[in-house]
Amino acid sequence: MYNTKRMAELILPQNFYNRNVVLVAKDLLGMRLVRNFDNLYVSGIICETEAYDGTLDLACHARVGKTNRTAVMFGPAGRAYVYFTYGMHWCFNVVAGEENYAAAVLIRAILPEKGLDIIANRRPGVRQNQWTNGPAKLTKALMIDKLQNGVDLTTSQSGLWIENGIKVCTSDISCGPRVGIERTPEPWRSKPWRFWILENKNVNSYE
DNA sequence: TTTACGATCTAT
DNA sequence: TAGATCGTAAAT
Repeated sequence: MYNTKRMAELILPQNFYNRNVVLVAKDLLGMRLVRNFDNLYVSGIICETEAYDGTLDLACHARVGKTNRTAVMFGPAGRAYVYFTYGMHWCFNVVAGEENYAAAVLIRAILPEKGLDIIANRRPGVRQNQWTNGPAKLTKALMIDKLQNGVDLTTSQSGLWIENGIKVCTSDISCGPRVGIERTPEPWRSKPWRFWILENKNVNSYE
């Protein structure tokens, strides 16, 4: 199903990530997030993202500067920034922009493609359309946690990467304010830096 | 050392 | 609508 050579052609290169984080967030829609562990593959199409733009963005974790937690965001683009929150959840981001500029894209939802049986085991008692429609749900389905913090997403060696997926028309993309940042002051609170794929004939969105 | 809170999810 | 549950950063 996956051969190494074909895989290498599909994997997004570092220069995809080494751009303005808002553009990266929008362009990640339709791309395929792939997890490989124990010789098994789980993948899904990215259908919702959010951009967090550097130390000046008061909604971004990097607003506190470089700490153990935020260090990965200050590193090179194309790495995974995985953080723990609310005492029980892991969230997955991709680092974007120049080194020393702390920006990242939170992956908020994917549409499962491969490894449905594996996801089903990871999300017992949950309806299929609720498997991966939230940032902490998809990390659970794909077995992403602190071990993946800092890994290189531009190579299959890491067991976690993003590859070219489906084409998404601009007219099928919507945007709006980011979620869960009610205490963040303006103008950051209202920046329309959340992107998602509208329901359309190419992608079956969640109910 | 202590405190306050969080880029969430689930059941009620 | 509230409770779960603990790492992180700042205050004490």
